[in-house]
Amino acid sequence: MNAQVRYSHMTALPPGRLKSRKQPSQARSQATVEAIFEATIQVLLQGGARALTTNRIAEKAGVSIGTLYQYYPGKEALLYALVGRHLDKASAAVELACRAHRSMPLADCSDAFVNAYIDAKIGDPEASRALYHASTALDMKDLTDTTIKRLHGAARDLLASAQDSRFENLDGVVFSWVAVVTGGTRQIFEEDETIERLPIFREQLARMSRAYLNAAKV
Amino acid sequence: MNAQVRYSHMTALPPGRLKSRKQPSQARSQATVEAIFEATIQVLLQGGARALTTNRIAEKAGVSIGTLYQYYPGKEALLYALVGRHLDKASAAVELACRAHRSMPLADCSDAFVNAYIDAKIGDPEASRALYHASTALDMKDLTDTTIKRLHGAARDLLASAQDSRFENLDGVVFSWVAVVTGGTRQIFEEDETIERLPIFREQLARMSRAYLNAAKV
Amino acid sequence: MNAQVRYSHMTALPPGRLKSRKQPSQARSQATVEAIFEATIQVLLQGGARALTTNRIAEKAGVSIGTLYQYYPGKEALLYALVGRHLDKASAAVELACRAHRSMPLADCSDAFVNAYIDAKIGDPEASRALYHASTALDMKDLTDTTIKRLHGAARDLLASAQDSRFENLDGVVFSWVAVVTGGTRQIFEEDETIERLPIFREQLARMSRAYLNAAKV
Amino acid sequence: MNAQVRYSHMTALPPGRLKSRKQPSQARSQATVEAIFEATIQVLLQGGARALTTNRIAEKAGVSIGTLYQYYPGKEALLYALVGRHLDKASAAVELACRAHRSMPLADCSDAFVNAYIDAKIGDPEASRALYHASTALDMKDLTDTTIKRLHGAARDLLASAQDSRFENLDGVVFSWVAVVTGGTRQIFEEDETIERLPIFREQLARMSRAYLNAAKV
DNA sequence: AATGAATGAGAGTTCATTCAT
DNA sequence: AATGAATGAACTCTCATTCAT
Repeated sequence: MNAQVRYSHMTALPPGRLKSRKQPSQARSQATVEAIFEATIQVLLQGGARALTTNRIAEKAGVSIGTLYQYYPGKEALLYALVGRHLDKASAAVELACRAHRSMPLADCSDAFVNAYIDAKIGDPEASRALYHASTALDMKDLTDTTIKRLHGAARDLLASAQDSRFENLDGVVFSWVAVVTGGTRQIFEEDETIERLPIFREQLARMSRAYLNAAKV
Repeated sequence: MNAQVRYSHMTALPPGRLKSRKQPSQARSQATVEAIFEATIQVLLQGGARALTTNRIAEKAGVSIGTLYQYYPGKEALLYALVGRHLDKASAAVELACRAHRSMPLADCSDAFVNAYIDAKIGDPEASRALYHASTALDMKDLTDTTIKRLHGAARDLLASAQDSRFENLDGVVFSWVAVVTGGTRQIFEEDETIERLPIFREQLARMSRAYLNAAKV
Repeated sequence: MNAQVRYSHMTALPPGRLKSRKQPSQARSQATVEAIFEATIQVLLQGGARALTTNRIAEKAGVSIGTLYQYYPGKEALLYALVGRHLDKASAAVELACRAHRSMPLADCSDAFVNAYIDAKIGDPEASRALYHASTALDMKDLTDTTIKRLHGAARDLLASAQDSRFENLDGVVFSWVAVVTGGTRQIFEEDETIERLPIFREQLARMSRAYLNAAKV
Repeated sequence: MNAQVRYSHMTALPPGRLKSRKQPSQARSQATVEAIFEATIQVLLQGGARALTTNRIAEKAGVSIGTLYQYYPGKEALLYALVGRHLDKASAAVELACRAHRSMPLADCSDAFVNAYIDAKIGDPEASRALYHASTALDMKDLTDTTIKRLHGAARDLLASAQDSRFENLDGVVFSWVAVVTGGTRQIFEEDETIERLPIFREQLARMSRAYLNAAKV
């Protein structure tokens, strides 16, 4: 993850009712928002989607419920912002890595993508777990769609630029590869012993990706 | 999927509060339960987890809310039974296919597993979509864990028996492969245009699996 | 208690909607009614007024809910009949004892009343406990009023006939005495260790009654 | 009743699920709680235990149902607090009177106890009637047990200190006397014409107690 | 006569959100 | 700007009762 990666990278526009109320420009505001985000993740991890109530979030964040509503017009907007930030960070990190590995050999491209994606999820593993579990609670189709599209774009550019490689059905390959990387990783995060098993999974996923892309190229 | 596949295969025992209240023995009862199941799926597809209320389910099923509660002690128990049945069917189908392809060449084993899993999901695609979306809403960890374990077992036996193949780290391979097959498929079912894209995904996933398993064997 | 004491002694008429549906004339019917009564008391003792549902009563009685409703038009009617029978038995027993002790010395009259009342409650202690606890659940004012009136009448006749005794304010004495005997006994039945403490209470209540009546006579 | 009598005297601790949610510190909150208490009593008096629903209480109190649940986690907890306060006031008043009459002649002790108890019930006669009727609806065994124990203690100390009096079986006497005073009074409050008949009952109960205690002492 | 699946009004309770302070 | 008491629509679930079989 990287300081240059900014929230403004996000291309999905919040659908009106989910827009945040004020940009937290001042330091105190930023701290408040951060506390609310952190509290949301904690509540999710401790009690699951069932326990995620605005009052509980506010209490855990140490602010009043009224203050929470000064920053977000509702629970959905808050979650939208939180998930959005999380997904944007991950997408941006993957995009960055992909740009950095352009024109390299296919195996390096493959590894770069896989590692960047998993690293992004590992960067804040608690948030990853919490938000995976909560994501169904809301209708965040546009957020996930945006993310998938950004990953598709990044993967596509990367594969198209890879040394000595051409793909007959590039779209199909990209689409399937991204599905498998994101879906497989999600599966790991939703199971127990995430941390213990991640190294093995990362290694195998990398091996699988290399083997697949190699087999898929013309 | 197969007529012989029976619900009784299921190994996860409902944890008390989630147990069904009466098994529908009479014809009318069976029809009622089936209507409730079908209604649940419809409500999920139309309104998502947010719209899934017991009253709506009962209304859509054409029964009274009281009737619903005669069969299930609560919403969770109903979903538990529904998801349980769905996952059990899928697990059983995969197990059956794996047993049928024992000792065959590795590529056939790979294809058998991938195809059986996707076929199981395609068998009732609406239910698959609906339940993927809803499964996070409840705590059905034990159901998904049981399913994953059954798939692990089936995949492990299959790979261990495959012709001319030995794997150094069989557990790691099985674990990663299953994660990627189930997670990738889930990703497809949660996106739009599921039906249109499935054929491509199936083909690529099969290719990926063959390539991976081939690369993973000693 | 006594075989001659018949239910028809009861003077309070069920207020229409609480009337029983059929007189259990046949032997089988009688057994059914008895089973329902017994089940009602058991359910009350085991789960309190909260657990007293018609379905539970029917189940415990070993009859279907439909059968229960063939005998009683509703839950209130059932309880009304049960409590009515219980109170009628007690009232009749007290009346009998009072008639048998007419014109005896005051101390004997006092003992007769106290002992008859407590004996009646002890005769079916489980029913007594259960029905004390449940009596508030329904509006059985007329039943308790009738009982109180019968007890008043019996006590009044008894005291008026007692040897060497005249009371200035007979009504006030009777009213207070009956309140104390019935209320005190109820208190004992609602506390724990009813059985252990009853002998002492009976003795003290008898002593109290004798002392009181002696002090109250002119 | 007495201003010094505080709720904190209460020794029975609410069993978790019955604990109040917040103590009303601000003036507005206090008024709200008082309105809820008053409404509860009114509803009980008008419709009996059957009509006692949380929504009706809230409506009558002029607050929303949500507000009620901010202060009490449920109907039972509300009643628990209300009955608890009522019983605590009565117990404390009796204890106070007993302490004030220590070492006095037995007749004065007797009168003090009887009058203190009845005065406590008369202090808020509507509440007394209402709560007598409702108390069986809930499981408030611990509250009534605590009250009985406090009354036992107070009566015991009083009798043990009375001039020129010793009791062979003090416990049995106290236990029976308290049962009769509380049970008899309850009976009066549950019958009609409570107010009209109370003076007579009070006089007769006082007479009965004096006669009894006199007869019981060695 | 007996059964028990079905009914649905109505109860308890939650929680996102508002707004007077 | 911040607070938190108050709100009430919406939800889950119960249980007395009916009626086709």
